[in-house]
Amino acid sequence: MPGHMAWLTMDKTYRSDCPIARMLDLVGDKWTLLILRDVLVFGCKKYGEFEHRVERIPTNILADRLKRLVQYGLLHKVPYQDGPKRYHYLPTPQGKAMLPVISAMRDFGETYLGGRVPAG
Amino acid sequence: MPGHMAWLTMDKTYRSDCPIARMLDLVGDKWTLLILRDVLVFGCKKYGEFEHRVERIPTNILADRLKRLVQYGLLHKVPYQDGPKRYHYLPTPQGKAMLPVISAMRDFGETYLGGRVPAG
DNA sequence: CGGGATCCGTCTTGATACTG
DNA sequence: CAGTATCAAGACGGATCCCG
Repeated sequence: MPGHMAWLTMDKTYRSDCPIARMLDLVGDKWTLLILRDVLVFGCKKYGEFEHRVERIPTNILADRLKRLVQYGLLHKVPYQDGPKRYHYLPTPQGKAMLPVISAMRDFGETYLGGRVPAG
Repeated sequence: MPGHMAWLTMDKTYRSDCPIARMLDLVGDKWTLLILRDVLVFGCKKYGEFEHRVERIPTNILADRLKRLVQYGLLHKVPYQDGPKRYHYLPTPQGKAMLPVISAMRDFGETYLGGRVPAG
């Protein structure tokens, strides 16, 4: 990827040049990484699949985060049916590149927070 | 650490059993992991050192997050001077265990967000 | 019914002023 | 230097409504 790797774009500007700060400008909230978990770990694709997971994300937040993740280039929104039109939310390569972050979080959480990954 | 590893405690309850969700209940905001970055990557110890970093965290948020990180058991607040009393914020073993999460974020950010870690 | 959009009250953030 | 206080602005959360 000499030089020509596509960078993800934000709607607003980043706080600083630090890659960690930029990460948090993208996914630094309570829900975004959970949606990515659902995509990458549990293979969720449809709106309703995200909506009905154990954490019960509010629908307005879900709609907003899906939109942002598509804007940022972490998810694709691909139609799979007409009338009524329905969409799958699928990870882009950049979205898949989030997996190590999620795995590191899972490792910490399992060791120190007494968590177990919920059944798919 | 067969079984008897101390779990971190929250002030409120967790959303679910998922270790990733629990992680985000602890550090799922724009600033908390940035403070941990300052501690673990740049060796910041004192209030003023956190305050004057490039991202310019608001002081009320800084005070709040330091308090929470101490409550959660990720940082220690150790006195290093009397009259006026001053404190160092130092990582606990659990705090140090966050490093893989931060490293994974840095890797992603450097690859996809055009970030470079700011000078210490 | 699935996939959202809209309202609205509440809680959190962020900027800055202030204090010991 | 290390925080608190204040307060406007924004994010969250939930309920409800809407549309195909």
